[in-house]
Amino acid sequence: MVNELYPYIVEFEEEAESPGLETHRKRKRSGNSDSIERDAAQEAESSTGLEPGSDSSQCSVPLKKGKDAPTKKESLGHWSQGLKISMQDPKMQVYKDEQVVVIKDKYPKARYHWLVLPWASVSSLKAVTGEHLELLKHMHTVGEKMIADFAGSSKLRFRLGYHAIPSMSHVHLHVISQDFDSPCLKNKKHWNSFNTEYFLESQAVIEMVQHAGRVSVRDGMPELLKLPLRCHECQQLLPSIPQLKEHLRRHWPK
DNA sequence: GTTCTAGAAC
DNA sequence: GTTCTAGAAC
Repeated sequence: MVNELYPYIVEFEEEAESPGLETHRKRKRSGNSDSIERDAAQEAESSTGLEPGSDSSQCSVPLKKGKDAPTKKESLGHWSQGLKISMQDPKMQVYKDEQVVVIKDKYPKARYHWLVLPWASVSSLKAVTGEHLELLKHMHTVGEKMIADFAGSSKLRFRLGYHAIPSMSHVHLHVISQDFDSPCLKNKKHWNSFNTEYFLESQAVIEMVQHAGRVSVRDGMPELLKLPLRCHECQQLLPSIPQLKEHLRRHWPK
């Protein structure tokens, strides 16, 4: 029944339907039934709350086999558009007001990890102008309210900020606790995106917009993601992600 | 963004 | 032999 909602996925995967003599491992790469179920379940998770009729291209395309059947997932189904879908899903919304909505990050990189998104369509920091100043301030204020309301009694430190080069469309403010205690934190890119200058402090972004009317991002951001792993609390270098995660435990509040 | 895995690192 | 990372694929 889940698959009925996602004709694209079925269409897209069906050509690879014969695992046959080859190993499942090999076939999975090109999409066997295992990955159909996984993808469909994952996609469904973030879009089952869409209001009926709110997006016919996503929900109501009949499953048709033929020349005009899509052979690939289309733009709305692309992973980079996931926030737009999630933010509309009432089950994902932790807070909302007239200007913004807050959702939990689907793959949290710490014990607390929210995303604050404006209802207004602002594609990225590149599109931000002086007209967005009050919106950015409000996003920050709401982020602080999330901390106060849901982690006020914890001893955790928080940071609020933006990724210099986000993967997902639509401006989103990260509100993340500094334990980085999460199974979803898995690699160097994850770490460095929150613990180098790749992470742009919300306050600094606000001040940039105040003084320059836009957000300027320095060159060399992709390289920051490849820097050696360094503890954000004591600056110690760690040789691997597992060792970093073990090290971080010593900084957790008691 | 995530998953998956070849092959590097240990 | 096992762990871990990096890059392709999605």
